[in-house]
Amino acid sequence: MTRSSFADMDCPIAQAAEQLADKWKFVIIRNAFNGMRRFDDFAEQLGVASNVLTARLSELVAADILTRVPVDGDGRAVEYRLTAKGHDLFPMVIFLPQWSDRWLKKRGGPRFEITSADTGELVQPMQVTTASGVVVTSKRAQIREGRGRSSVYRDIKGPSGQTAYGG
Amino acid sequence: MTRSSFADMDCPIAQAAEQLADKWKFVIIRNAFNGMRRFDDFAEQLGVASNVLTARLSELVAADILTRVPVDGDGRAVEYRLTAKGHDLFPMVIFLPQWSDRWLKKRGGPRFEITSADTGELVQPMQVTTASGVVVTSKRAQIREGRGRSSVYRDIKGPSGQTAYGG
DNA sequence: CCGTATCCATTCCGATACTG
DNA sequence: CAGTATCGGAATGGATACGG
Repeated sequence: MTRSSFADMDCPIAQAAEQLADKWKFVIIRNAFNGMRRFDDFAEQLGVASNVLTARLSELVAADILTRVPVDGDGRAVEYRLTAKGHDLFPMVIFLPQWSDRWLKKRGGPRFEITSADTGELVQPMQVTTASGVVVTSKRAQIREGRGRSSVYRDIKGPSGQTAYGG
Repeated sequence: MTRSSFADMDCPIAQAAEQLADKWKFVIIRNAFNGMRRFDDFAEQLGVASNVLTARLSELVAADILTRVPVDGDGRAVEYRLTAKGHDLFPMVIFLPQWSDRWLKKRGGPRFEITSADTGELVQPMQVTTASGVVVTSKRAQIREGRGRSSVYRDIKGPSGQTAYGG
């Protein structure tokens, strides 16, 4: 049977998808990380229709990724700021450009670099590691559910139909 | 002016959004990492209509995230496998459940853990670090474009309208 | 097993106009 | 400045039936 909503999918990726999987949200969040806060700035720089922007901002506020705060001294002005939950998307905001740069770039070298404002050091390409610094690849990762059932990411040699966490 | 396509947005996140920002793609990719390869398995386990699944798989193949390989010995059977580009999404597949678990879970403790199949160690929460291991936060990251212009992620105290890379 | 074809309802999106 | 109201066309989604 086919489903219309992800609400009954007990899967953390499906839940995240519900809140994030939209073209406009990606770039709104990106600009929010860049310090953008105002409706008109988003509208102009993204090139999005005002009604669509209203809808997306509302959804992000409803998801508690952005928060809507009136600006002191101007009864009309409003700012959209990242919440703690929104700020916690930072690794993804770093990862996506890295992935794009590796796989989508048309020509030339890397177009940008990201550094620590404190030390000036380059940030590392995002990778999955353990506490001891071992890099875990997608073929050698193992996921264990709360219930104790366990399975391994095994795209290359695993059986089809294998699932790690329910969905 | 409003835009209809992201094609002219010279922004790596916008490019990634074009290829990834879709609900179904998130869960298809998740299941692909779990070793799922067959059309019917995706259709049944995700609960997606076959025409929609066809469309999404085709887009992922067109984006070179999945590859479509005929199965030996069965003229009809086909497998969808992650490409190298697809495998490179692994950090995101790890990050999203971590983020969901932190912010979206309804109750109880973490529902699952991810470990290295080699050492058994837990994987770390995804975070942005430098080579020397310094953790970079969203408020102390600095991005420099190829052209040399530079700006800082500064959600809390920055001016509105600030942009790091064009969009 | 892996899709296509078709249909229909719903949603979405951009454009435009207007407002406190 | 930050939206709301409305509209029409396009795209999407689900259901269903069918085919090699």
